[in-house]
Formats: sequence, C-alpha cells, structure tokens
Amino acid sequence: MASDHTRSAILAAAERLYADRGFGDVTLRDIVAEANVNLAAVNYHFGSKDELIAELFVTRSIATNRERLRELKAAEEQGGGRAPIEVILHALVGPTLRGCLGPENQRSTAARFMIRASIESVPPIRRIKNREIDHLRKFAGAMRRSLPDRSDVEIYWGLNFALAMAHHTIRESERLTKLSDGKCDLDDVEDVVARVVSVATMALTAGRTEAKAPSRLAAR
Amino acid sequence: MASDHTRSAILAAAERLYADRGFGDVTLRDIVAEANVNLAAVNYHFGSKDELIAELFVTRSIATNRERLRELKAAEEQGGGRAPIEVILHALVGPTLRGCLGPENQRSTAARFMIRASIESVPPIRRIKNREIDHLRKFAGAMRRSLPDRSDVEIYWGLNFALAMAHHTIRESERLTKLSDGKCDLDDVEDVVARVVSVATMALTAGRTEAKAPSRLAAR
DNA sequence: GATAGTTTCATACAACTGTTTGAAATGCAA
DNA sequence: TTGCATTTCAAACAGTTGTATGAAACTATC
Repeated sequence: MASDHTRSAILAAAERLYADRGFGDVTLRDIVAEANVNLAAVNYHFGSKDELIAELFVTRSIATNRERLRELKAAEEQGGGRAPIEVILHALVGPTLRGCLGPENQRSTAARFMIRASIESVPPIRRIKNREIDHLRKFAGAMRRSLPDRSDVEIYWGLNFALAMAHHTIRESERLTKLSDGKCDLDDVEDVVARVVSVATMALTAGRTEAKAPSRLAAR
Repeated sequence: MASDHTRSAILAAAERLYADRGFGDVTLRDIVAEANVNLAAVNYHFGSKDELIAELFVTRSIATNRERLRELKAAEEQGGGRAPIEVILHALVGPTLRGCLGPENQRSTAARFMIRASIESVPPIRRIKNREIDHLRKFAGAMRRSLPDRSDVEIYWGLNFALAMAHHTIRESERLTKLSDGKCDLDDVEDVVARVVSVATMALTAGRTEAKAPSRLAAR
C-alpha cells in the first residue's frame, strides 16, 4: 500500500489529459510525463491502460449513480413510496447535467472527463456502460409506480427520451451554442434540467393514444 | 480515371468492415484484404486513411441531408411556404431513423456504417459533423416560419431535443431493447419516427411559459 | 507497336504503441 | 544493520500502424 502517491498522480494526470485532449491522442507516455512518474508505473499500479481508463470512469459513474439514487430514494420516501414523475426525472437527469454543464471555467476536470467519455467511445468505457441497465431499471420501477396507468412501453420510451435529451445536450452543447448564436444558455444548468424534465414529463403523461396505432399519420 | 474498380472495391470493403467491427480495430490491411487489392492502393486512390473514412461519411451524409431537404421543401411548397411543424420534424428525423433502424437483417451496410459513425467518434468524421450547422439552420428557419409566435430559443431547444431523441435512440437501440425486454419495438421504424415527432412537437408547441423564469420549479 | 500515362504491386520504412524485464532504490520490520 | 517486500526506473521488446518507394504491369494513344 505504502504511499499511493504515484497511483493518484497517475489518475489525476490521466483524467486531466483525457478531459482536455480526448482518449484518441493521449498515450501512456503523455500521462506519465504529466504525472512525473515512470512509464512502467501505469502497468504496475493498474495492470493496463484500459484498466486505468476503466477505473477512472467507474469512479465517476458510481458517484453520479449514487447521487441519482439518493435523490430518487429521498423523493419516494417523502411521497410514501410514490414520487411525482417530474421529481423522478429530475433525479435521473439532474446529476449528470449538473456534473457536465455549467460555466466552462468552473467546470471540474471530472465533468470534462465525463463529457469526453460520452463523446468519444472507447472499449473499456463501453463495456462499463453496458452494465448500467440494472441501474436504469430502478428508475423504470419508480416511474411505473408514479404512473401506474401507463404501459411499460410508454415508460421505457419516456426514460429513453429523457436520457436522450440530457446526453445529447451534453454531447452537442458546443454545437447548440453555435447554432443558436448563444441564445440557448447552457450555463444555466437548472434551466436546462427544467427543460428536459418538462419535455420528458409531457412525453410520459400526454394522452398520446395515436402513436400506438396508425404509424404513418405524422407523415401525411 | 480508367476502371475505378479498385477504388469502389475499397470503399465497399471499408464500409462493410467499419460497419461490422467499428473504426477502432479495422486497419488498412484488413480493408485491402477484404477488397482484394494492394495495400498501397488506399493511399494511391484516397491519399490517406482519414480521407477514405471522410469520403465514406460524406457520401452517406449528403444522401441523408438531400433526403431531408427534399421532404422539407416538398412540405413547404405544398403549404405555401409554411409547413406544419410535425411535417418539418418528420423531414428532420425521418430519413436518419429510417436509414439506421429497422430489422437488422435487412439493414443496409450504409445504415450500419452510419450507426457506427454515430457511436464511435473518430477525428475525420467529427470534423465533417461540425460543418452540419448550416444544414440545421435551414430547418430552424422552416420551424420559425411554422411557429412564428415561438421565440428563437424555443425553436433551437426543440430542434436540439428532436435530434437528441432520434440520435440517442439509434445509438442506444440495443440497450433500449434489452432494458425493455423487447417491449420497445425498434424495428417498427415509422412508430419510432412518430414517437419522436410527437414528443418534439409537444416540446415546441406546449404553452410552456414556466421554463423561462423560475428554474428550480421542477425540482420542488 | 512504340510511347506516355496510369495503376498495381511487393516491400520497406519510420514511428509509435502498450507492455515487460530485471536491476536499482526505497521503505519497513526484526 | 540485516533482510524482505514494495516500488521505481531505464531500457528494451514485440507488435502494429499508416505511409512511401520504385519497379513492374497495364492501358490507351499516336
């Protein structure tokens, strides 16, 4: 165990570099240079490059997921096992958006790293993301309890669209800013959260009987 | 000019391999083996690996964008310069979804390639995507004409959310299928399109005066 | 059918990658 | 201090990558 100093220096340097330059063109040599440690240290402490990336991503994911579940649990307890759908959705997308958006200069390295992880897709991260399903199921369950008259299909689509809006907004935040000439203020995180929650709520609660049946209607 | 045979053999092989295995682990040597041409042929005909990828992606993007604009133009002409918002949104997300979803076994190589391009992010493709803004502006314009009482901000957010739902559904189609135990049928493309259009329309038309002002409302 | 231009080919190149090695240094307990 | 385990280090390794080269094989024109 000893010092752990090298280990955390590597983690910090790697997170910083990946956040700034992406996974694509950051090599182990870049990382150890930034961390002022020897090249072999990475393999000694982490086993491999992929395991280093994985550890980085897992740490951050766990933090976000814990935050999500904390909000969810609090809401359900307060509502006697049933939380309003807006609050559930808020717990779902809030932590991620709050972690990844906001004024750039005060955006944490962790946040910038997570944005990278959501833009660039790299094998070790993809593997971990695939295990996120169990976590999402908990939200699906809460949503079902909140909207007992909605079918499972509608619940899952609502969940999918909520995540879609949150993640896409993060991924393409730069483009949206440019496209809208800065009119869409992505630094006002709570406004973004409110927008996503609002639309997702509509998707889940609107009396949309039409989408089930005649598919081609909207095309007309 | 001559035969062009080698050139198109490379393009076809590359698209197939990238679609199947992703950009990450397909090398030029894999491509030329699949195409039955010499290794040097890629650099001779395309200049570099990146230019090959770019050409592949540009070709498919242009096709999609043309399709989008064709639908949009037709709709606006029919409506005397002003199309219903649902139809505009349909023109925006329809071609992409139609190109990338649907029964897997009848999904074209081109479609699978475009899915890859949206999942794995690779430098030459990212560069091209950044130039897509002008194209999106045309849709923003049409949406503004369709909803003259909506502010620009609302238009852009609606556009953003529509693209978000479409792209995320494509990217995470596998996960959504697994999460929903197959209850969400992603092979019924027109149903998916209808869902996206329906939610995006709600986002754009609902009397949502609240999102502008008190940000923290949804959290309660 | 000679010639000029294009295209193909085998091969080599140069650079970079993550990983391993084995010895040196360090820390720590007895 | 001795001895043992952990940690660091420089160096090399093995593999792969995209790209360049220069000769050979074509193709078409005159």
